[in-house]
Amino acid sequence: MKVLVAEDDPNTREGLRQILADEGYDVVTAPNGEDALAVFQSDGPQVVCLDVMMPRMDGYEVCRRIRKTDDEVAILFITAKSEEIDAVLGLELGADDFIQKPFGIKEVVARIRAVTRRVYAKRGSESAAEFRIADLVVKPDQLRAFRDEEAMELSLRDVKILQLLVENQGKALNRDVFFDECWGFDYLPNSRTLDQHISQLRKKVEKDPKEPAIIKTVHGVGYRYE
Amino acid sequence: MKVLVAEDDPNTREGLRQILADEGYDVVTAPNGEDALAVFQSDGPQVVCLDVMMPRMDGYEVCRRIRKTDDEVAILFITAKSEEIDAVLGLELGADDFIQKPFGIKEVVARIRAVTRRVYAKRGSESAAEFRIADLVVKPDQLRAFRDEEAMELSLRDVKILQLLVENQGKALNRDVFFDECWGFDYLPNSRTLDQHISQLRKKVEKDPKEPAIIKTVHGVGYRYE
DNA sequence: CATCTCTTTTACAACTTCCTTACGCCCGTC
DNA sequence: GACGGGCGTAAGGAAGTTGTAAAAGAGATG
Repeated sequence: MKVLVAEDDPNTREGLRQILADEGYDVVTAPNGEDALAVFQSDGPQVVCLDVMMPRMDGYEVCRRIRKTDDEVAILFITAKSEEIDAVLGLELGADDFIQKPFGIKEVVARIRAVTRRVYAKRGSESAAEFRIADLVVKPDQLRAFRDEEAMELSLRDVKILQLLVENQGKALNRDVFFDECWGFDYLPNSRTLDQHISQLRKKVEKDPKEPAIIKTVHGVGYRYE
Repeated sequence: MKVLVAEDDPNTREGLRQILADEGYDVVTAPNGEDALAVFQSDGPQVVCLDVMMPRMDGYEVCRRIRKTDDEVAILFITAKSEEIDAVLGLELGADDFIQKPFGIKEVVARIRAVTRRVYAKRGSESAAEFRIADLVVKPDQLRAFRDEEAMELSLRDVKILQLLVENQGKALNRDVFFDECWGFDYLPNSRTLDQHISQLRKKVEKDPKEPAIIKTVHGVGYRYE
């Protein structure tokens, strides 16, 4: 996901870049309105953060021009506290939200996420909505899997485990890979935790948990699908 | 289509009446804020044009009060040039557009047309006169739901929650989505507020609130319908 | 101003989930 | 087939999540 940050103050600009990059966004920046418009056209970001007050072209004008040709991109205004009213004006131009200075990291991240979620939900709600594993259809956004008409409830972790298995169909995956991909780098559960989850998951999705057809054990290594 | 014009200056008021009547609208007027509110309640117009500065109650306040009970009606502000900022402030109250004095006939007509089209398209599509969820029929404009002959009273928030659930049937919705869609992106209630609403709502609509059939909990995520 | 309704916050009980521990069985090797 | 480490899984406990009553707040109404 690419984000354009248009902001003339270098501190704010680089601060935002840092925050967003840490969150995993591609970040491009511009120090004034004209550049912002040029970068927008060349880089095609999905989200644009516009400072209201910028040299050469203010945020409103940038917003207006972007909206001339693009109804889809998410636009957020960045505004100083005393400029609240300006920010609201911005909203009437087709902006999606605004961020008030001084802002906290959590707030920025939350708002960008909210906006991207909204934009994402509006359009590509079908992308990666489900995947298949063996005779199951897994729907991550429902936290459920289906075999014919039968539905089974899955936890977030269950879904991640299944996803990892399909993505590596045929490969034997060791415990470290599961922890990295399904838990997180910084978490180190006891080694038996994964086994426990697999056991529970098999109860949910295997016809016969004693003779697993989907999640196979690879002795001395870990688990495998197919 | 009925339009309410609330404007204290008789020239402006009658000018607008003339323009709009010529366009085929039913026009009702009010010379001050209090009257505007009364006429709104008695006549139920689909569009309201509010002067910002009015005796007895300013346009902002009228707007705020209308929006308390009506999410659907289109509200436009009428504003003198120097009052631009005020008009914008009005927009945050849930207004749809504003008309700047002095205005031309073409502009007024265009804006009212635009607003009615927008409101009709946007709100008309997502808030049909009624919708079904499980064995209930919900009638948003009555703030009620029906199971067979039995009616239950709902609040505006209740309706929005139910609506969001039906629109995303099957999906596990997290709290952020509820707040975004049922409250507003700029509102951040305590995290337990939603749970409380769900609890109350279940009491109203579930046959057995202890074993909810409509609003299911998805632990660690949020709620789901179906 | 008193009262009502709707909403939000608070507080605590009840419930889930996840993780760990523990024990018995299984697999591969000798 | 006996041994040792690996695996399956039941059970218990800690941490976090949810349900809900009750209090507090905010507006609307008379």
